Amino acid sequence: MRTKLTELRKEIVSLIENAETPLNARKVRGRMSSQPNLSTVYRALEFLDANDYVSSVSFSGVRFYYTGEHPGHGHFLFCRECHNIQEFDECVVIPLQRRIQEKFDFQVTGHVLYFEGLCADCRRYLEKKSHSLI
Amino acid sequence: MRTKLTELRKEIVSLIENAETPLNARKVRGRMSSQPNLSTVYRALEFLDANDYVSSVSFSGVRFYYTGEHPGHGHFLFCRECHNIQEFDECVVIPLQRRIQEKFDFQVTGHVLYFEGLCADCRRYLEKKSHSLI
DNA sequence: TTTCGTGCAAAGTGTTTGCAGGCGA
DNA sequence: TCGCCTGCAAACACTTTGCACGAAA
Repeated sequence: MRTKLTELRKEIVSLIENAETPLNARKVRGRMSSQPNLSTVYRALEFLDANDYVSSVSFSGVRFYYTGEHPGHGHFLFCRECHNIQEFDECVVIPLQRRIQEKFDFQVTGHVLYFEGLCADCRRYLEKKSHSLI
Repeated sequence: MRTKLTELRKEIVSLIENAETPLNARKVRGRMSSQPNLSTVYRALEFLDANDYVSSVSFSGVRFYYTGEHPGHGHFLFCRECHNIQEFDECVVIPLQRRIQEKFDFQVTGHVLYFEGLCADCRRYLEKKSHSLI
C-alpha cells in the first residue's frame, strides 16, 4: 500500500518524524515552507495515516499525528491542565495484545497507551495557587 | 469536589454507567427521556468529567464518555473500519504507571489503553470484498 | 438574595467535500 | 490521455459561549 509520496507529503512525514511531540493539522501546516491549503494538509494526513506512514491519536477532540521507532506504538503523557503531550517509550502491552487478539477475534494493527494527569509545572502552579487563596 | 448532581446530571451518569459502550454527547441526549438542549448535555458532561463521575476518551476527533469498575481505567478496542468501541477489563499498566510517575514527575490521574485494528465482522467483510475483485 | 443549571441562538473550531485546474505517468 | 494531487470555497460536525430566565439554597 506504500505509494504516491509527493514532495508535499514527504515534507509532512519528515516534519512529523522530527517533531518533538505529536502535531495537529494546523501545526503541521505552520511548519511547512510552502504553506499549502489546510484541506490539502488534511487530505495528506489522512492518506499518510491510512497507509501507515504516520499514526494518529486524539486528545480532547483534536487529532494529532506522530511516528516512532516502533510503528503502531503510541505511548504518551497528556497533561489535563496545559494539554501538553509528552512521549515515552516503555511498552508493556505486547503480551496483552496477543491475548486480546484471540479472546476478541480482533486483528490489532496498533495500540495507544496514555496516562492522563498533571505535569510537574502545572502541579506546582496549582499548588501555589491553592495556598494563596486567603 | 463532588457537588451539585441535578436530576438531569444523575440521569446522564446512570445512562453512561449502563451503556454497553462509551457514548458521545449526541448519543447521550438521544437516550434521555427529557431531550434537553445539546449545550446543556455538553455542559453536564464537562462537569461530570471534571468531577470524576465519568471519564472521557477521544476517537477520531470525537469525545466519548464512559465509567467502569475501576475509575480512571479505560481499556478499549477501536475498529478503524466501523468505528465500534468495545471495552475489555484486563489491565497491565499499573506497574508501569508507578515508574512513569517517578521518571517524568507526572501525577497520573488515569490512563487509557486501546488497541486499534479490525473487528471480526469488518475483517470478514473486507476479505470477501477483496476476493470478489475480478 | 445569590448562585447556578438550563434553554436558545449564535459563534467558534476542526474537518470534510465538490469542483476545477494542472501536473506527471 | 488518464489519474490524482492541489487550491479554493463551501458545507459539515462537534463543541463552546453569551444572555436571559427560573429554580434551589
